[in-house]
Amino acid sequence: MELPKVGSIGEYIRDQRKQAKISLRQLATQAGVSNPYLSQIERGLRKPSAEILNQIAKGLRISSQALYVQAGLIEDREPDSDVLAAIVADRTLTERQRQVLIDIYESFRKENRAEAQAGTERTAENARTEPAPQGVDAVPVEETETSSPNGRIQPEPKKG
Amino acid sequence: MELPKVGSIGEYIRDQRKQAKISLRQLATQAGVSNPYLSQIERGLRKPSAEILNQIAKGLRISSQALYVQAGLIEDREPDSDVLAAIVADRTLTERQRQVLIDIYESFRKENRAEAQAGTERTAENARTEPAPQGVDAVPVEETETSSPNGRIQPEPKKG
DNA sequence: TCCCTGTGCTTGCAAATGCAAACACACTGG
DNA sequence: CCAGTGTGTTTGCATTTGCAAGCACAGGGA
Repeated sequence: MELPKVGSIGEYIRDQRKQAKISLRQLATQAGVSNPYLSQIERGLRKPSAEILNQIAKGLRISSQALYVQAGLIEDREPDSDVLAAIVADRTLTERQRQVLIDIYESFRKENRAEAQAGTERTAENARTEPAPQGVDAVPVEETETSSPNGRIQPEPKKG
Repeated sequence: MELPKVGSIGEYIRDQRKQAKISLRQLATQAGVSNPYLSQIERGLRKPSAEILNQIAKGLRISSQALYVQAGLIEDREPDSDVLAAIVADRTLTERQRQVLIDIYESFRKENRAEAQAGTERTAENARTEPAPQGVDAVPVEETETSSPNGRIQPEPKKG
């Protein structure tokens, strides 16, 4: 019934493996999965779990996210973003802080996309050099040095 | 080393669900998974596939990547914060946007450092899993008028 | 020729996912 | 008191993952 996406992930893996010039068995060993299973995955006969996917990514020395995107498991809203990956991976942030950063970043992306749509020849490069169209101004930014946490951005209610 | 992660993802999901103030069944419906299965996932009795994880993330309105990280499926990336590097390198952001993100991120870092100093034995793990009294949806960056009823930051619905 | 090593593929089968149905418990009314 | 509704949990089962063992084919070397 549903196997359209599965095929693409397999092709992608086989592609990457060919590029790395390693055999199916070799990748299977490096990834810690069985050879026949990897074969089935590459041909789209099996839908690997995230764990297996992650191991394959490690074996291929490529980003796990790239595989997840290919598998259609992250296509969420953003195709891919190093900033998001870094934010998500940052263990020094609280969950709420993380979510705030993600929300803001995504809103920026969305806004830039909308900007690019509205303007005719407005590419991202062009927009980048522009000061700021509209909505960006609404965001809290003390253009003077580092804004103090006591200023406007107060993520933790911090009672007591 | 192979099982403690499974528990944490379940706790994380239950945590997020509680914060969203929705019932198990409700989340199960929104995520398109069965209630009993979600129950087992939250208690760490089952290890959900990436597909299910993705659906749960959608149901919770949180980033899929956040869940994958919790499930230990993405920490492949640099664990440390190259957030700043990623922000600086992101060519899709305007200078203003970039500065906003940097300011916010640094304020978070500073706040966390201060908190670690002031707090008792507050480890990073503790702070990370600490449930927010308000809930994630109530993003505390409200100085802009762009926060939607949803709680998500919606940048000015592009007007002509 | 036969044997050996390497490639990928097919075949059962244990173990796990994921769900429908039913259960236990608490709360609300009638 | 029992019926109805809400919560989360347990149980049994179809389906699937993922692997060990084996198959088919190709290329060397003796």
